[in-house]
Amino acid sequence: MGDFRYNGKIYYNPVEFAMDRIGGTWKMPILWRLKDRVMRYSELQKDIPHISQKMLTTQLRELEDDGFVVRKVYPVVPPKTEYTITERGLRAIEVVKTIREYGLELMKEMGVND
Amino acid sequence: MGDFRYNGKIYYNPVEFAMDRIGGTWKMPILWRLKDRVMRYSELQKDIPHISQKMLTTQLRELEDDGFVVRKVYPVVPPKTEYTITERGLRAIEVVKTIREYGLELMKEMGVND
DNA sequence: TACGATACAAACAAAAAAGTATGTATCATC
DNA sequence: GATGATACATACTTTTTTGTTTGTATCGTA
Repeated sequence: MGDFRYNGKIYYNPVEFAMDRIGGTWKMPILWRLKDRVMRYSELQKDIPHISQKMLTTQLRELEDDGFVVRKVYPVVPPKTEYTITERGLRAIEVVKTIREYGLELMKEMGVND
Repeated sequence: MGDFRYNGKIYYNPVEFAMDRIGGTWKMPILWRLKDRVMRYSELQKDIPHISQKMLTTQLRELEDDGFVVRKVYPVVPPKTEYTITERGLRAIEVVKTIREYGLELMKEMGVND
């Protein structure tokens, strides 16, 4: 598996590529919220502790560009936008689940208490 | 699942915790190499393209501190050090495999060719 | 006596990711 | 005419992560 590029950036392996799509501090928390229902921007904001509006917006944009969510804007005032997870997003959720369960397991093993 | 802390850092969820242990650019590539054999520092360096000696050293130290690898120093000159993956490290490999396969799948889907 | 081999440490710099603060648009209501 | 609601954009700053460069120790060999 040699290096390859996508959108100008060089990747060294498929793990890096995957994590560039769904990694970072906020993408998985966002996808997680959308996995079982459509949500508005403001709902996501209320539901995800600590996220700033800028992070929410930029991460949603990237998720949209990569086909993990779909954005639907209603031309009303005040604005209304809905975000829906796609098939691709649901596939990503499987991976998130794996990592999440592993995290819980590790935390237990390492004596981390929440 | 509320916030929690480990080593002074605050985490928002178990995924973040897991990725702080085995994420980043180099930890998975290192673990991957060690999954089926013991390796010396210099072997790892030769085997992992693009990694700098500083990154190799710091990441190995963190993996050691978190119990994913064991370091064995031979008191000879020139120095010789061997790194061995632990049970915990092997468990992490399962997760790496999942992410890796997902990455390959995504790349195919998104038309990325290596 | 200088040089090579190995496995680092430490100081510093650059790049990437995340966070903060302020501003915009539209229409309804007070 | 000012205010509030919603979903952003943009500029800027801070923090985190990654990379570069230089140096150290020891012993055998040229």
